[in-house]
Amino acid sequence: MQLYQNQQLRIYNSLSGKKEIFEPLSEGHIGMYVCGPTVYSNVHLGNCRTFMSFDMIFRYLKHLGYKVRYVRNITDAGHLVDDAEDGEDKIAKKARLEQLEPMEVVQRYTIDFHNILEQFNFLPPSIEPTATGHIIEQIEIIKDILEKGFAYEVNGSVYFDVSKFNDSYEYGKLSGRKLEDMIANTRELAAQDDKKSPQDFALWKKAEPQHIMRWPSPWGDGFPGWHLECTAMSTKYLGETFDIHGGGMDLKFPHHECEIAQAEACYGHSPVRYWMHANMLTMNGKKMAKSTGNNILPGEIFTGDNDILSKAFSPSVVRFFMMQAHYTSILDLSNDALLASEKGFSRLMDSLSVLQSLGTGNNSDFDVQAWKQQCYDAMNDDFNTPILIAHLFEAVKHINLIKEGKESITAADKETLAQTLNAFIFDILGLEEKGGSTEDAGKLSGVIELLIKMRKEARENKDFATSDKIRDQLAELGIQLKDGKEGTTFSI
RNA sequence: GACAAGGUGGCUGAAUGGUUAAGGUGGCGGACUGCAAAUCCGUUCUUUAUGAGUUCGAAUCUCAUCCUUGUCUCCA
Repeated sequence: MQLYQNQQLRIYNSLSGKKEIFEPLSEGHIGMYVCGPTVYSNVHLGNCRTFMSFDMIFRYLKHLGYKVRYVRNITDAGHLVDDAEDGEDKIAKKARLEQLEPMEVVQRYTIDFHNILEQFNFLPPSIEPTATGHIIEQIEIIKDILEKGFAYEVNGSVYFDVSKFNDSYEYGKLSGRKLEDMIANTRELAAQDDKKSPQDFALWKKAEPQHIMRWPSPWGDGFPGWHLECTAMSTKYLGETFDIHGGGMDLKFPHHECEIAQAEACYGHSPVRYWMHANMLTMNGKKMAKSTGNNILPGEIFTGDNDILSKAFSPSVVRFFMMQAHYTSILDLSNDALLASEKGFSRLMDSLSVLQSLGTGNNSDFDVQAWKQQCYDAMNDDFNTPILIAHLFEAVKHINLIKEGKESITAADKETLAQTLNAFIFDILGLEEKGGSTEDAGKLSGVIELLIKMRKEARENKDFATSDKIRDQLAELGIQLKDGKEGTTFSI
């Protein structure tokens, strides 16, 4: 018996605009595809939020007992810089600027991406395919679309015929656009384009002689269009129809719209059952994006090396901060917000160790079973992590009351409570306890313990000048002493 | 300009027709302390951008106004 048989999950489907009861195509199995990064620069924090949302979703689906195949691609072929005739590959451009081979750029930023995600404690996806590794599959899809009559070739490039497609299907249904409106709103441009209509998009683009990234094809040397790789890779690994397709809100149009069109043109039916879109992370009220320069790198948060933050924040604090907002809401990053999250996060973590040392009694003043189900209810309601976290703090409150002797808990309930908290905090939210203990840390803590002992002696002798000196100077070094009933502890 | 999503307390952020608007953080009071800090307990602040309407009842539905953000070109 798997958990999912008892828990009814509902997911907000961007396509229908409603929360729908989730039922996988194949009992017990889920196929999920998420649009990954374009690896032409360091991954920024906004990207991380989207991937983190889906990491949490992946974790919860697994927790429910589903077998999930999670595919997240790496876009290493680049997209066009612009739509003009001299359209150039983003990655190729970067390569020239830095005097690097294109694949050298790809390698560098793929490593950076993995490195950052690892610090954030992401689970690796089941498959992480690359666009350049699937050129053949993309060419096959283009051939198929051409055969079905939804694309045309011009001067070595192939374009998707949106108008033709719209005659039999509905282009724009995901983003709520109508083709007629789009055409009406199109500015009149000089006809320097091979495309029949501005709405058409490239499936294959001819490579000019100076273009470095190029592959042979039935239409000559070139490179695949912007939206094709996701269709090729999702279909290859998850099938013509699969359960969940996710990505950032900004990909809804045109990227996902085009994916739908490509798949429908090819296979005659909609490729995805549940479309999920994670919302943007803003900073100073503006969208974070590489292109506008309004962004912060994760590494800059971990080190505190930036202008907008007063200090460094650990990856788990940032993760906790993000989990406190629903994935479909815009979240605004600020120093105050991170400080508040850090405080709350450490209170949550502290309560876990308090729980371990708790004595048990004959009765419980806290209905652990009901509380546990409330946690599941929150997650079942479209992965509502902020509500889940509110419930976790409800438990924190009871743990502290029990510690104070104002409430009690049975041994069985204590066990359930501990297991449930661990499952939600570590397995599902993906948080980690801070601070690894290395050899040096061991030595340091030995030194601090010594100082604590000296301070204790000074205090017993009422030599407060000495005791305060130890306390205050350690504080200046960033080491805080905490006096409690059972002695003094410290945090760095 | 077209389309879309929003405007909730000092900050952050849930709740979309039904008793006291969740939680975190901050403020205040208390416990603890030699004093602080840390920790814990309690409590407080909003009437949900503005105005009008629908309803027995609205943050939640409708209309208008103001404002913000996003998409329409690559973007998580």
